[in-house]
Amino acid sequence: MSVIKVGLVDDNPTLLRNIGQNLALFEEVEIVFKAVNGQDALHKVSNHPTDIILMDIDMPEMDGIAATRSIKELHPAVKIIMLTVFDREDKIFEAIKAGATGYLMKDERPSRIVAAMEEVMEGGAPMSPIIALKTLQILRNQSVESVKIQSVMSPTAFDLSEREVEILEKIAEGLTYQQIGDKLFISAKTVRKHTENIYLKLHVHSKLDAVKIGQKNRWF
Amino acid sequence: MSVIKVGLVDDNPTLLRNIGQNLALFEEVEIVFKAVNGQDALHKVSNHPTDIILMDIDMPEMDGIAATRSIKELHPAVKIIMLTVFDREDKIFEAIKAGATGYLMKDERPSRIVAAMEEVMEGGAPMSPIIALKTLQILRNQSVESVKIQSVMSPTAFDLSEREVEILEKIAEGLTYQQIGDKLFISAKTVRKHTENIYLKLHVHSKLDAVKIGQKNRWF
DNA sequence: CACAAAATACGGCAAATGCCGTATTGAGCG
DNA sequence: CGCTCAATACGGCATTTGCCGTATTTTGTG
Repeated sequence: MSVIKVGLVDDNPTLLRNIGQNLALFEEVEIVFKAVNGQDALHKVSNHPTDIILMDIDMPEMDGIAATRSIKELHPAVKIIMLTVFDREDKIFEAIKAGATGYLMKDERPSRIVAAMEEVMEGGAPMSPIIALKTLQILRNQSVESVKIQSVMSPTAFDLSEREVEILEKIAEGLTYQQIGDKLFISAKTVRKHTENIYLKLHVHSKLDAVKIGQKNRWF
Repeated sequence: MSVIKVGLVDDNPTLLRNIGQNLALFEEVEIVFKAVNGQDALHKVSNHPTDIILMDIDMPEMDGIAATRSIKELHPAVKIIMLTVFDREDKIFEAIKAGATGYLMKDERPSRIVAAMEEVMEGGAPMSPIIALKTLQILRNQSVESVKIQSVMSPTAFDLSEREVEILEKIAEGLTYQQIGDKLFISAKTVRKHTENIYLKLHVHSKLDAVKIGQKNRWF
C-alpha cells in the first residue's frame, strides 16, 4: 500500500478546498472524492475505492456521526477520521461509538494529518492530544465490570420475539404487569404470559434475573 | 518549563539503565530519580520534585498500577506514563483507572518517548497506536448511558447503613429473602425488614427499582 | 453508664409474582 | 388450503413481596 486513497467530507466548500490543496502536496495521499454532506459521502464512497475518509463532524442534513455509522455499516473496511473545529467533547464519544478510528482537530498541521492517516493504515488510532485525554477521562469513569470481555448475545439468540423484548424492556423499567398492559393496550394476564415465555427462554425465574440478562447483553 | 524532571521506575536494572542512558542523550529531560519498585518510587517521588514518571507496569511487590494509584493520591500533579513490554490489554484499563496519563510500549524509540513526555507536559495523553485503538474499542463497547454525566451518589448519601448495602447487593444478585437470610445467617424476616428500610431511604417500592439505583450509582 | 442507632426477629395482610393449565385469533408459509 | 407460531386472553393457586405493626439485642459514642 503506497498511496492512501482519501475521501473528504465537509459542508464548507472553502475548508474542503483548503484541506484538499494541503493534502495534494503530499504524494503519499490521493484524493478520490470530495463530498459536501453525509448523503453525498455515502453515495460517493460506494463508487470510489477508499482507504480513509476525513469527515467533518458538524454538518447539516446527515451529520458526520450519522454518516460514519452508515458508511461503517456498508463499508466496514473504510477507516474514518473525524475532524472538528471546536472541542466538541460531547461528540467525541458518539463519534467513537459510530466507528471513527481517529479524531483530530481541524487546525492540525497538514503533515500531522498525513501522519495520522499513515498511522491509521498501520492499525493505529490517532487522536489529537486533547481528544486522547478526553477518552481517558471518560474511561476513567467507567467501572471495571462494564469493560469485562463478554460475548454479547442478541435477543434472537435466546429466541425472544420482538414483543417479548418489548415486554422485557418495560419490566426493566420497573413497571408492574398491570402498568405494562396499560401501556401496550393488552391485559395484564397477557403480559404475564409473555413473561412466562421469556423466563422459559432465558432460563430464569424472576423479573430481576431476566433484566440482568438483558442488561448484560445491552438490550436496553 | 524547559527541562522535564523525570523519574524512572522499573524492577529490571538493565532496562532501567538502558532507558536512563537513552533519555540522557536528550537535553530536554533530566532524570531526577530511579526506583526499582512501587514502594521505592513512592518514597523517592516525595523527595524529588518530579514532572513525569515512566513506570513499568509489571513489577513484583507493589506493581505499577498500585504504585500509580498511590502516587496520584499523594501527588496528583505528577504525570505518569506507563511502560509495558507486552500488549497487556487487560492492564490498560486498570492503568487508566489508576490515573496514568500515557501508555507506551517499551520498544518505542527514545525520541518517541521524549516526544510523548513533551506531549504530556502540554496536556496531552500519548498512547502507542495499539493502545489508542484498544481504548477506542473499550469505549465503543460502552453504552451511552454509562458515559452520561451523572452525579454518582454514595450509599451514605442515601443514609444507607453498611448492612443495608450488603443486603441490597444480594438482592441485586437475584436472591430471595430466604436465600439472603441463609447466606448472612439471619432470618428472612430480618432481611425483609432491612429491605423495607432500604425502600424508605431510596424512595422505591420494589427490588428492581432499588437495584436500579444501586447500579446507576455503581454500588456493585 | 446512658442513650441512639443499627441489627435482629416475629406476626399479619393485601398485592404482586411465578407457574400450571386452556383457548382463540391472526399472520406467515409450504 | 392446512400448518405452525406468535400474540392474545382467562382461571387458579402457591409463593414472594411490600408494608404495617412491635420488640429485643447489639453496637457505638459521648
